[in-house]
Amino acid sequence: MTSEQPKTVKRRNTVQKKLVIDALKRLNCHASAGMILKELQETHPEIGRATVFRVLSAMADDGELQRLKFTDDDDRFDVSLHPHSHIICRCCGKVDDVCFDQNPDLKNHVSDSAGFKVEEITIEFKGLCSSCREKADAN
Amino acid sequence: MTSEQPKTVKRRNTVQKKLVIDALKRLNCHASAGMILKELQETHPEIGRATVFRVLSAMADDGELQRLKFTDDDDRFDVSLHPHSHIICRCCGKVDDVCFDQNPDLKNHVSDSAGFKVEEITIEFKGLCSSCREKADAN
DNA sequence: ATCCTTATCGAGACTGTATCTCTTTAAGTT
DNA sequence: AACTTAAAGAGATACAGTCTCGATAAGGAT
Repeated sequence: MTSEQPKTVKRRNTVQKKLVIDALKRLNCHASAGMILKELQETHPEIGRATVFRVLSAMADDGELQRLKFTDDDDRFDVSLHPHSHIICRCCGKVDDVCFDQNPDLKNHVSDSAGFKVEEITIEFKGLCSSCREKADAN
Repeated sequence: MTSEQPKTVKRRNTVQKKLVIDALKRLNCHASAGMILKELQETHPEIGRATVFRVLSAMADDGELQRLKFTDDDDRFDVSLHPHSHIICRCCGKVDDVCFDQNPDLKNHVSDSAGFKVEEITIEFKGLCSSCREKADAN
């Protein structure tokens, strides 16, 4: 939630930045900053908490990563820039891509009582992932 | 995000509970716990922060209030129990009801790559309220 | 290769929302 | 009025995320 401006300063390719991106890809996928921090601290305990958050935020601001927001969970990051919806497991928090027939002109089907100008529509899916479903069925 | 069970203990009608609900209605509407706390502290500085959060959460758990979640803002509370979508102003945070033609069987139009069981679909609208729009146009 | 500028780092303080603990208070029944 | 216990109030705690600031290093210039 910082500036929306495209890079005005030139970014440097630091060791830490590479570590963060590699971890994000390795965790496959949609990891949160906290998940990446935890993962990295096992192999690189010297990496700083602020660094992980900073790298991810900067890259999202620069349009090199997609920041995913959820109502009940931390922000996640996606190496895919293609806009698509996501589903999150209410049990383990795993996030997966979702394809569905989006109503193409949803904005035009919206009306409210106070004259809002609709700018953004976000659809959040919540459910149970296959492995959590199996665990639930086993009980 | 506590228990989902319907009241197992009998609730008491306390002075504080009434104050919180009155404030929620007076603020008309969709206030957050923080907004209600701030409002109440002006007239009843003795009210505790935990009390406001507790009353709202308990009533939401009991199904007497609706808890609204947003990706970028605090939880809001709605005295209306009828399920409906909401739009939030990206500028001032005002929340308003929204009516739109919801795809009735959206769940059946969803597919994902990892076998999630879809349980819940939330649509969040974001935009600019009429008063913030006027302010923006004035500049 | 060395120097220089400055973006980035690491450590830890700080925010803000929300929850929890523990003691005290008071709602509602007997 | 007495009693039981839900709920209140104060303050500690949790936790994601941000900010500050001195130290470090990326990468272009010499």
